[in-house]
Amino acid sequence: MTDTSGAAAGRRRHRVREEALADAMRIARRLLVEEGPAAVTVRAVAREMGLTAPGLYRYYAGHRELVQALVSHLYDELAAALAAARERQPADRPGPRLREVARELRRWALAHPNEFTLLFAKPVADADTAPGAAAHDPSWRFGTVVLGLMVELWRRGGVRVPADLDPGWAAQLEEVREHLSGEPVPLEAIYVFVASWARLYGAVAVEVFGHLDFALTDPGPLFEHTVDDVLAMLGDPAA
Amino acid sequence: MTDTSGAAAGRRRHRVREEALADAMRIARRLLVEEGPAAVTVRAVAREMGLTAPGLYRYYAGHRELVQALVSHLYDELAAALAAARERQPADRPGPRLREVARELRRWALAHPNEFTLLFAKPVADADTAPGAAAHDPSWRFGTVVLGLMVELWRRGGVRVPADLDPGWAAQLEEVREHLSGEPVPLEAIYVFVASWARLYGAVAVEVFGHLDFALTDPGPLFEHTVDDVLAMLGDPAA
DNA sequence: GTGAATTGTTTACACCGTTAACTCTAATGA
DNA sequence: TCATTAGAGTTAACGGTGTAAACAATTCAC
Repeated sequence: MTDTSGAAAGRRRHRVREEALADAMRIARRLLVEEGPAAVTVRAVAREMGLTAPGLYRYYAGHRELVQALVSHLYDELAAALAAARERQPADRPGPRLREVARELRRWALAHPNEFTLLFAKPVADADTAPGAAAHDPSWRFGTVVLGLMVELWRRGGVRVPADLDPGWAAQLEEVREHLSGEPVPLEAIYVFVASWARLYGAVAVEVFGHLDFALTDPGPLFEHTVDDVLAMLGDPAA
Repeated sequence: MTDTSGAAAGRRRHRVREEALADAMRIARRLLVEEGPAAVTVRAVAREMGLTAPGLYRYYAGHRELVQALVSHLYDELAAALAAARERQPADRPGPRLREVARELRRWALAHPNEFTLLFAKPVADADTAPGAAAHDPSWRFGTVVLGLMVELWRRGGVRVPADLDPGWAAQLEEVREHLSGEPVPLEAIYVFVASWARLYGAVAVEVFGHLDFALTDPGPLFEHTVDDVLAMLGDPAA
C-alpha cells in the first residue's frame, strides 16, 4: 500500500533484526548484572526474548558469540563513559582530563563489578589479541581514550622519558605508535604510556576484585595517590 | 588380626578419607590446567575418581565447595612457592628477598594462568572476606609472606611514611597490625605496605590477563621497574 | 553380634549448549 | 502475479551439568 519498494522492505527487515540484537544485549546485560556471569545463557536470553533456545541461533552462532558480543557492547559503553568524563574538563588541560577519566574508570568498575570482571578477567587471551592486531579488538576502543590524553600530555612536554629503553621493545611500540593518528611520539614516551596504563588498570582491578578488603574499607584515597603518581610520571603541568 | 583397636581403625578410615580428598584435588587441578575452569566439574572429578557424581558429595557438599577447596589448595601452593623463593636469598637482606618473592609471584602466575585467574578474579568477594576476618581466609596465607618481608624492611628503617594518612583508615590498619605478630609497626608504614602490595599484585594481574599484549611481547623489564619502585618506596637499603 | 556411621549406588529432575528437521511468513524476481 | 527463496521460528532430540532422594553395603564401635 504505502510502500512496496523492495529496498524499503529490506531496510525494515534489517531494522527489525537490529532491534532484536539490541534486545538480546539488553537482556544479557541484565542477567549478567543481576545473576552473575553464569546466568547469561543462551536459553535464558532466548526465553526472555520470547523465543526458544534454537531460535536465538538466528542471531548468534552460539554461546561464545553471544557473550563475545556482550563484551564488545560493554567495551563500547565503558569507552563512552570515559569519553564523557573526559569532556567534563577543559580541552586545554589534559592533566585534569586524565584524572577525571581515571576516576571514571574506577567508578565504572566498582559500580559494575560483573561487567568489569567479564572485560578484565577473560581467562585466556582470545588468541586474536596477539600483539599487532591491536586496533581491531574491542578493548582498543576504551584504551584509546586514555592513550589519547597521554599523547596530549606528551605534546605539552614534561613526560619523563627513561634513558634505558629495552631494545627488544622498539618493534612493538612502533606498532602502537602507528595507531596514534600519526603522532611522532618517541618510543620512550610510549613506554611511559604503557607503564602508566598498566598501573591505573592494575590499581582498579586489585580493588574491584576485593584484594584490598583485608585492610581497607575505602581504597579511594589510595587510588587518588596512584593517579597523582601517574600524572607526575606523565609530567602533568597542573599536578 | 594384627590390630583390631578401634582407635587405629579410626585413624585408618581417616587416612583413607584424606587420600580421597587429596585425590580429588589432584584431579581438579589437572582439569583446571588442561581444560580450563569450566572443566573442573563435580561429575568429571567423580568420574576420574572412579565413582558416580553423587558419591563425591560425601567429600564435598557441592560444586561450590569443591572449587573453594581447590582455591584454598592453590593458595597454599602459591604461599609455599613464595616462601621457597624467599629462602633463596639471605635472611639478613629483606630487599633482595622481597624482589625474589615478587619475581616468583609473577613467574607462578604466568606459568599457571588458569590457577591465577581462579585466585585473583573471583567475581565477587566471598562475603566472608569482609575487612576484619582477614587472618582466616586462604589468601592471607600467601599475602603474609610478602607482608612479613615488608615488616622486616620497616624494622631496618627507611620506609618512607606519608605525612597525610587518611584518618578513616586507622581502625582497619590497626586490625592488620594485630596479625603482624605483635610488631609495633606504625599505621603509616602499614599503609605503605598495602600500597606496595596492591601495586605488585596489580602489575602481575594486568600482565597475566593479557592487557599489555597490545604493546609488549615481554613485559618483564616493566615488572622489574615496578619492583624497583616498590623497593624504593619501602626504603630497601640495597636498592 | 548388633546398631550405627560411612560410603556408595541408582534413579530422577531441571537446566545447559547444540544439532537436525520441519513450518510459516515475507521478500524477491521472472 | 505467482512461483521461488531466504529468514525466522518451531519441535524433538542428544549429551552434558548440578543436585536431591531413596536405597544398599560395608565397616566401625560397643
